Amino acid sequence: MPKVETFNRQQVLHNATEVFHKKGYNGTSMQDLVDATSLNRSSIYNSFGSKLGIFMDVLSYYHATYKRQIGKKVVSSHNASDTLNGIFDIYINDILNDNDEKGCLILNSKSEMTNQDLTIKAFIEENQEQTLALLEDIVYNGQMEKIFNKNQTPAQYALYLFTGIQGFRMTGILNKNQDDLKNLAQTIIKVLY
Amino acid sequence: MPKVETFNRQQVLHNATEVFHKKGYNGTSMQDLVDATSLNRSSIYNSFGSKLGIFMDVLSYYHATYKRQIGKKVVSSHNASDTLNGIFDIYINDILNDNDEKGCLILNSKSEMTNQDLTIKAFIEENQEQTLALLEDIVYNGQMEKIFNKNQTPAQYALYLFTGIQGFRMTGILNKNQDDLKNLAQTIIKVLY
DNA sequence: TCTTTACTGAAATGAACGTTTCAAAAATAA
DNA sequence: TTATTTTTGAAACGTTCATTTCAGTAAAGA
Repeated sequence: MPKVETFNRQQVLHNATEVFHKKGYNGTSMQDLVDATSLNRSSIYNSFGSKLGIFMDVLSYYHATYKRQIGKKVVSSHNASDTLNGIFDIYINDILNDNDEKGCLILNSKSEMTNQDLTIKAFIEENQEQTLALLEDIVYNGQMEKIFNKNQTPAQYALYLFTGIQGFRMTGILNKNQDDLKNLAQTIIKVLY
Repeated sequence: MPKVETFNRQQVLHNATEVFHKKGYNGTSMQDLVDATSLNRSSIYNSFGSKLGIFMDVLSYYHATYKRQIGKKVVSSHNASDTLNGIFDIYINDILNDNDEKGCLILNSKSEMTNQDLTIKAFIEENQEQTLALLEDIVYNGQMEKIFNKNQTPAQYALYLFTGIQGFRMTGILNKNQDDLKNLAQTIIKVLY
């Protein structure tokens, strides 16, 4: 029987994510990935097929870590308002710990690659739809709980929150002031009350 | 006396802007620029020094066209609320006419290049400060006119609006529904009333 | 006309790009 | 131990990268 994959796939993806996140898709070379993963060039091609292949896996890996974090907040929070605040807390935390102004990998990929590669575009669209669905759900619950107003439909508020989060991430690239960010999050959420 | 520069610099910058906007900085090659500008490779180096050099000129060119548009709105509007709506109208118009999902060149550069090149980062920071100052001024006027509330300082609301605009631009990459966008703009502005 | 300077064109620079190849090493199950 | 299959390592693939070079052409003031 064959020799089995020896490297730690999660660890490799973690390291690859770091490079892509820091340098972007076009800015990252195969050599960068070889260096970051300590994997052989051939092993990368054997296991991921191509640069685009490993990048797609990296996007999924990155997305999954967020989905996990947000999922926890959703189940642990007492109401829709709590949930929203919890989600912004996650982003604030990430912004404050982003020491080299990388921003959000998915947003970066959206602006760099949406119009360059259909596979990446499809991922971004899918990610967007999932996020909007989640936000819509939260808003709907908040409106049922009479915590949020009904000036806009859940779908409309979801798009607003989605927009707010994207802007929040972009602002956070160059503004790491915690008070500013907390206040900003509150101002964004305020429309819903 | 010397022969003088013959090509139309504005036209060249316009064409170069289009390529950089479409492909990003790392995705654009010197050959792309030669093709787009119809300039000789040597002429580009003679006139702009380097790829980074022409890119910086492109950023300034792109920024200037926005500054001109926004300046017009500012002087032609009757009050702060009008001004804000006018600014969002500019972005809505650009989003609807962005047929190949390019997004905003400056935002794209922010996410792609802020952590890769100090010259570009400096430009982005300067641009950000100018925009915040403009927004702060508009908010201040709106508060003086009693159109906007004083729940937040002009600087705080400026950061909020700046964030909203960035999110707006990012959302507009994949969502070109005019009604959605108009409603979104109104929702963003609403906090100030 | 002559000198000065800049644009043009094409070729060449060396380095880096993503990807492929292949023989050797390693690991499992029979 | 042996057969099977994959991971390695290193070199090489052809292409493209940003940039330079340089001889030739063009334009304007002296």
